[in-house]
Amino acid sequence: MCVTDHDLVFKALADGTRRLMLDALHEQGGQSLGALEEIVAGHTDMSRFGVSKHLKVLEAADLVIVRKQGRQKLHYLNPVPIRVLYDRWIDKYTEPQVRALTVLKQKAENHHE
Amino acid sequence: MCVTDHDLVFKALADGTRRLMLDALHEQGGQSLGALEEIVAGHTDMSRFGVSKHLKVLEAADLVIVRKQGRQKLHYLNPVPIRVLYDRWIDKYTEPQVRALTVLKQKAENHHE
DNA sequence: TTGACATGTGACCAATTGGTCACCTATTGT
DNA sequence: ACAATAGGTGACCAATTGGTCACATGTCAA
Repeated sequence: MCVTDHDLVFKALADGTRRLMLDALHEQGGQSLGALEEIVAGHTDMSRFGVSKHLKVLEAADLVIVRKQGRQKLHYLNPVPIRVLYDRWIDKYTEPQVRALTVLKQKAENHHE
Repeated sequence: MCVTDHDLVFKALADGTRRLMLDALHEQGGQSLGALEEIVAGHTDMSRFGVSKHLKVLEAADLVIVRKQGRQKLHYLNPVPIRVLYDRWIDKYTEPQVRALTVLKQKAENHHE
C-alpha cells in the first residue's frame, strides 16, 4: 500500500502473458489455475508452472486476489491498484495537456524570453 | 503505431529510472542528455551510457521524441502513447468503478440512505 | 485408507536486461 | 585546423527474469 508498490504493479503489467490473464479474469472472475492454464495455452504454450509463477507476480502486485475453495484456488481481478496507478501517475500525463499549454502561455506573457 | 506497441510502452514504464526521466521531461521539456544525466545522478548513480540506453528504450516506445539542435539532442515527453494505453487498456479496468461510484452517488442523492 | 486431482516449492537452465567501458562521430568556438 | 564538447556504438559482464522439472502438500471421493 506504499508508494513503491507502483513499481510492482508496473512490472507486473509489463508482460503480455500476465495482461492476458488479467483480461481473462476481467471477463470472468473466480477462475482456477487449471482454467487459466488452458486459456493461456490457447495463445502461447506454457506449462502449468509458468502460469503459476505469473500468477504469483500478479498476487504480489495485489492485482489478483485469491480465495481458496477446497483443493482449488480461485482467482479474482482486483482493479484497485490499476485505479491507483492511474490516479497517481498516468492521470498526470494524460490530463494536464491543456493546463501545460496555459502555463506556457502565461510564461510567455510574463517574461518574453 | 500498431497494437503490439502496448508492450513496448508497458515495458518502458516498468522501470523506475525511466519513469523518473519521464517526470523530469514532464516538468521541463527539451532537456539534453547531459541535463537528464545530472537529474538521474541525483537519485541513483548511473553513467551517461546508462541514461542514454534508457532514453533509447523510451524513444522506441515513442514516449520521448527528439529534436537535434547542433551537437545537442533535446528530449521532449510525448504523452500520446500513455493516453492510448489508458484509452485502450487501463480504462477497461478503471472505468466500471467510476460508473459504480456514480451510481452510488445517484442513489445517495435520490433516496438518502 | 487409498488413489486421483489441484496446486505449491526449490533447484536449475536459458534468455533477457541493466550497466559499464573503450572507442568513434559530429559540432562548436577560437 | 585544432581542441573541447555532446553524443553514439558494439562488445562485454553481472543480475534478473522466464520457464521447466522432480518432488511435496493438501483435498476430495470411494
